[in-house]
Amino acid sequence: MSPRGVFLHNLRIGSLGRAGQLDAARQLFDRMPTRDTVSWNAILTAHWQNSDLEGSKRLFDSMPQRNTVSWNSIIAGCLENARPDEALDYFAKMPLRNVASWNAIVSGLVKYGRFEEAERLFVAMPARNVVSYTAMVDGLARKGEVDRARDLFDRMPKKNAVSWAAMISGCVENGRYEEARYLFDRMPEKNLAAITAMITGYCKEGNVEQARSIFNGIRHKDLICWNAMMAGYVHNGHGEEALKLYIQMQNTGMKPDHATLIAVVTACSALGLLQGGKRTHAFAIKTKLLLNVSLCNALITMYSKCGCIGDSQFIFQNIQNRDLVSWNAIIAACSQHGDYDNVLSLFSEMEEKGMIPNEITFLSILSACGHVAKVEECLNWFNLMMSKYRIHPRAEHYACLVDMLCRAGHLEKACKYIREMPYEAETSAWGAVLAACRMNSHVKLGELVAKKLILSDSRTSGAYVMLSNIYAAAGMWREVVKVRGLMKQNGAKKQPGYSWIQIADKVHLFSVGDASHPDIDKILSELERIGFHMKMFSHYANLSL
DNA sequence: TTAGGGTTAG
Repeated sequence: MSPRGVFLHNLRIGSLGRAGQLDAARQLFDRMPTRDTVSWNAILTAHWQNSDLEGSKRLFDSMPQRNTVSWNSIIAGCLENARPDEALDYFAKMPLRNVASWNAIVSGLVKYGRFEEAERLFVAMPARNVVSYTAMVDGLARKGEVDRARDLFDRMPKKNAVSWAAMISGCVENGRYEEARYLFDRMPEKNLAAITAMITGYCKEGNVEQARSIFNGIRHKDLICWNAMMAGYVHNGHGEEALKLYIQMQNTGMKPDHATLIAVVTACSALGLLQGGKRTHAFAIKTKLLLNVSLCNALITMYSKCGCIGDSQFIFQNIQNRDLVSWNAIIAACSQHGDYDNVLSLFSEMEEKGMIPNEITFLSILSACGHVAKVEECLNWFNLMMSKYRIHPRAEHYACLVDMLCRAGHLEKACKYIREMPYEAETSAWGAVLAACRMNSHVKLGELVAKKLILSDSRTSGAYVMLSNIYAAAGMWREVVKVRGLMKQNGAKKQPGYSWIQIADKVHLFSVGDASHPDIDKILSELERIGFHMKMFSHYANLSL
């Protein structure tokens, strides 16, 4: 085989590998009468690019000759396929390292959150280039040390657009939107990565309009900026906008990836669109995108929120490499469905598998206790979380606890916890007390709490409505009128509550006192039947609202 | 042959 023939074959093997056609690449490689080191490197890379790291390792071991690129490729393969320790192993054994080897290992460690090791190697590097500095800026920012990242960024001997984008996104990730804007305005040549980071920043600030206007200004939109805009809509509660954008994106011929589908599935779960969620699930199976763990996690939540806990469990059972989020998602699903026993068994199962629970795991457990009125258990978990797992309770954990105590009628104890908590009492915690005051006719305490709430936020209607309900429950009608007057005077508006359900592609929307639905008679009689059923099972519905 | 933007859980 001529040197030129070998050269062309090598190129072809590389492009087949990148295109996901490992078998074709392998055939081409096997049929080559003569091969050089580049051919071996190309086929080695093709294997790990198609999730066959073991194949790459076998090739690496049987190679007649290895150069630095071979070592760099096997290291990259380990890092791409979640094997950072094996990457470190190869790195240690390498006879000759170049800047790319060092950069690969530093950025790889950053990717797996191993910041200290990354920094140690960055310091030990014999020579650094723009890539090394940018990787470290990214690492420091991800670690939450934005000031140090910024310091390194300012001291970098040379910057390019990638470095700027990394710094801007670091600011956005840590909520420093003002600084992100400042840098973006001074960035010499704005690339799409930086623009996308700004879109995300504006969305995180809640300013979707500004984000959308930047998005609209992008001439050549790539998949990632579409994804960023869609995710931004979803996080701000504009699921319909996200879905509209999804259709627009497909109309441009852009093919969705797993991140796109995550946004779509999350939008479907927020809107309760089971059919849309199922369609996306089917699409993910067809396109092999279901292999992505995060997408599976989103599907667990979607099915659970749409009432199909069995499907959530099915997805969970079939995930190959479950992460902490998968466990949290399924525990939350069981918690929302009132299945305390399953929550317990899942928790012990995850511990057996060596998965360490985090604050969100405990939030689900605490709220599961609340759903089935297990007061003692709730307090035990709360203490266990602090003592054994060293997790400091957040305001939300307190809210769970307070809510639970209130439902069980332990108002004094609930107030004690509220006073004890090291945070400004969140509206939700006091709201729970207020709701309990109405149930238990504690007018005095209710007044106290409501006044506190109204003082902190006079424009939200919740506290007024609750207080007036407390008065109404106690028959104090004069006070009811007074509170309603005060509410009007302070300009607090009550948001009308809507609920909706999707049946066979049609969404049916309802609001209070709304009788416009064509089947309203049937609906009301079904509601009556369910209400009767609930009473039979002693879920007493309090109708004094 | 190394660096950047989007991704899940309450």
